[in-house]
Amino acid sequence: MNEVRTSTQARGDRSRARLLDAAVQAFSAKGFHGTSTRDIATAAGLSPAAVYVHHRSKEELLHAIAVRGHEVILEAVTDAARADATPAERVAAAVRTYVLFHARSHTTARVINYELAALTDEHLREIAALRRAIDTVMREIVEEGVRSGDFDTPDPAKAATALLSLGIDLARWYRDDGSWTPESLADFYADLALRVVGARP
Amino acid sequence: MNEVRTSTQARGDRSRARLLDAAVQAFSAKGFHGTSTRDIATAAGLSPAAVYVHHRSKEELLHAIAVRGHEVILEAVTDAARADATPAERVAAAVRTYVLFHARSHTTARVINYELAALTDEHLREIAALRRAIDTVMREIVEEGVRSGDFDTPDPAKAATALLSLGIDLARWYRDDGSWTPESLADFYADLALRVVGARP
DNA sequence: GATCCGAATCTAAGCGCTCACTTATATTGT
DNA sequence: ACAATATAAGTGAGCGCTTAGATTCGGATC
Repeated sequence: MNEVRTSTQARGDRSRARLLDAAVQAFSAKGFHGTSTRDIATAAGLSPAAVYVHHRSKEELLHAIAVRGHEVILEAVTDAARADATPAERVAAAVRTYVLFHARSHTTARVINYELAALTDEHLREIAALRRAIDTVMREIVEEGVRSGDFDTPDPAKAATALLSLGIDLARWYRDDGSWTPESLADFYADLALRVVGARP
Repeated sequence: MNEVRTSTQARGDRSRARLLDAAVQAFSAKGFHGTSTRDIATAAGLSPAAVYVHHRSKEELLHAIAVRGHEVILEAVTDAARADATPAERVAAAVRTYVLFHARSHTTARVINYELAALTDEHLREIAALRRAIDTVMREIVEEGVRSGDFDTPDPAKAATALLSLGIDLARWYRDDGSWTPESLADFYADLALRVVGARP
């Protein structure tokens, strides 16, 4: 275990990060199969072979992006849904956080929601587990609100799916040059979430 | 103009249709760039060259699929939203129809919502116009409901976007082997649409 | 009713090109 | 000396698409 980072190694770290960034941009714009490893290397300012100094394969780049992205979302939503608040506050906070991520990081979000079919079976199972954990957080907030009488919906599981669905689809249609800001969308969707779950006024 | 269809020509029609069907399945499962023209031909039971007897290019297959799909949706939603009903009935009918299409035809829906980046600029503009028409139908129902006092939402345009968003994202997560039927989802989402637009009880 | 023609369908073979990835080597900083 | 970073120059495989020709079939001609 060598914990010392030399300047040469630091350069390697930066290259590795630039390759990941370039892969996110390219996968988002052209899709995994529409992107060549040369595209990624060129965008990162490196030769085609440099990709394989830092990453085992093109698929491993996608896997690294997907793991990181889902972990960030799971942590953010879990934090937002902390239990020391009313069900209405919890569902509004979780949706607000989820929407903010998908609008602000729509490039990453596009990749981690729409390119998963290119993962190996094993990597896909790993990501599916993370996604199930995110689903569970949202569903349990809604179910608890229904149990406590704060919410009124005929199908908590479908309601939770709809809330996540709205956030994910943001990544498809959101544009930085549009007139809707991430914050204005977060406000609107947080209010909308309370309507969806039938929060008592 | 020869209107007579010989049996030879009828065979050609069937081959053309089988190629389109095979392209929908393959594009949906592996994406446009992840699908080879050989994949499509083989699935249609033809040689690789047969693709080019019936279609100019792989991109033209995608274009044909996208035009047909969007026209079907636009017509279905327009019909469902006929003006001789209350705003609540109209929005519920439009959402019901939209949801039914995206659940029942989720394979086609996946292609026409997630593979559009592979279209040429000209074809993309054509599809964008069809999509804008669909958006307009939904937005005008919501806006009219707000004007008449039947609906209460702080932002009709965002509400309409959210309703379409829910339907589109169905194509991403819906599975035929799941326990939710297209009809049960249409029921749930139609009710949910009334909550989203703040329909008065 | 046999024969040929023209039009359409379909394929075998293969073209030039790009793909993901490898290898052998050079460069760099400690 | 050494270990890490980076590249030049490939590799075989697969890509979209073309070409030249075989096959099929209905209708016109004798």
